[in-house]
Amino acid sequence: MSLPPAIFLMGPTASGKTDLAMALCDHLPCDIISVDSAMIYRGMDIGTAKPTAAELARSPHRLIDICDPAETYSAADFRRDALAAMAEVTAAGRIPLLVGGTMMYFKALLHGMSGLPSASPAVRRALEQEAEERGWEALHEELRVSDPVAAERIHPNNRQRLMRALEVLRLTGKPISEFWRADPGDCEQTTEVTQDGDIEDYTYFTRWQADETSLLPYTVIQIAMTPPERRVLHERIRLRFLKMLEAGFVDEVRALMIRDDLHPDLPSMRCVGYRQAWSYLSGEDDYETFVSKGVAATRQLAKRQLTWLRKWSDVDWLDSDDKHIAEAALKKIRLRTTFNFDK
RNA sequence: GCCCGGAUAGCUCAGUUGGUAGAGCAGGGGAUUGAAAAUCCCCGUGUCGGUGGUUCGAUUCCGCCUCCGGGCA
Repeated sequence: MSLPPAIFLMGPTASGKTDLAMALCDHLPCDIISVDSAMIYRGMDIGTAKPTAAELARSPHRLIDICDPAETYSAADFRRDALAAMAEVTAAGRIPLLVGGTMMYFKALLHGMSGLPSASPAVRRALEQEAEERGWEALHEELRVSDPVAAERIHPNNRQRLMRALEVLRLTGKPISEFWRADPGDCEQTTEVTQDGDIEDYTYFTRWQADETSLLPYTVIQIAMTPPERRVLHERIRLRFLKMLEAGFVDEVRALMIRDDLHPDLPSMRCVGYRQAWSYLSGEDDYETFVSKGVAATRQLAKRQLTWLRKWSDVDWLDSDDKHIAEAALKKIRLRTTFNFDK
């Protein structure tokens, strides 16, 4: 009994994922599920390069416009929502096509997430307060005492991850590193990933912890796309940012700023482009600075996405510049599955 | 034409009381378990504008030249 198919289409920003996904839908019985931490927000259309209304009418995307910009959303929320969407698509006899560039979401979906508690604003506030009084170094030291493994892996300057580790510690009384070890996704990659002396123990532990519900019950075909040359990607990024400006990106952000419940520290307003536009509109940067910072931030995002992708296993690569990329993608997909695509 | 500033990393600049130089940004590499388009870590050899001179030694001092600012004619 084989698992139903699912297709992942991954790539850095501005690599052409949306166009390819829509082309694939013309040839395969696919329904698109967006894997994008910015497109989830309503009212953030131009700056996230969200498909247009016309494109969405032709090829509906799930998990787009599911949050208000004042809300927060997490990788765990995504995994839950994506699994539900995939089940719906599969039940209708179609193939889920997961398209996006939020690699943490892809990872959460593929490998599952440990049973960690979700974020607690109260605990985070308390930790911020303590950091204020005792300093961040003291908090890292506290982590070192109760969870040396996590303290080793989380740099003292990385306040966000440090805070999360302490949050889990306070909420559950357990070190966060224990949850990392229980990641069933590491089970099969143990020999590749670990370099220390605990390989045997580590393998045993993860197998023992492996939970049916954490595994992804699909036969996944993974495709990544990017222009082979970085400078080509950089040029695509620059041109697209200029197009966003022409399309009224600044007005889009201005409309969000008018709301009194949004502020620059929200995940939505920290998105690439929005953060820089906010600085420009509040007078901190001139227009030229805003544009160059916005383009640079997009390039940096693409670089981080490629860092994830470079070490990704079981992925087929496509060249964004290939004129026949859709054919190339179809060929790879057919090679990878026995699913009968004929209707 | 004359006078005064500049000219140093892709960009903006610091610096060397003469012993061939370093920050920020950009860029590159990496990490990544409920904020992830987030957050964080690591990476700096470049005719110190050109050319003569002084000197053991010049990017640094002096002369001339080129270019860019500003001022005076």
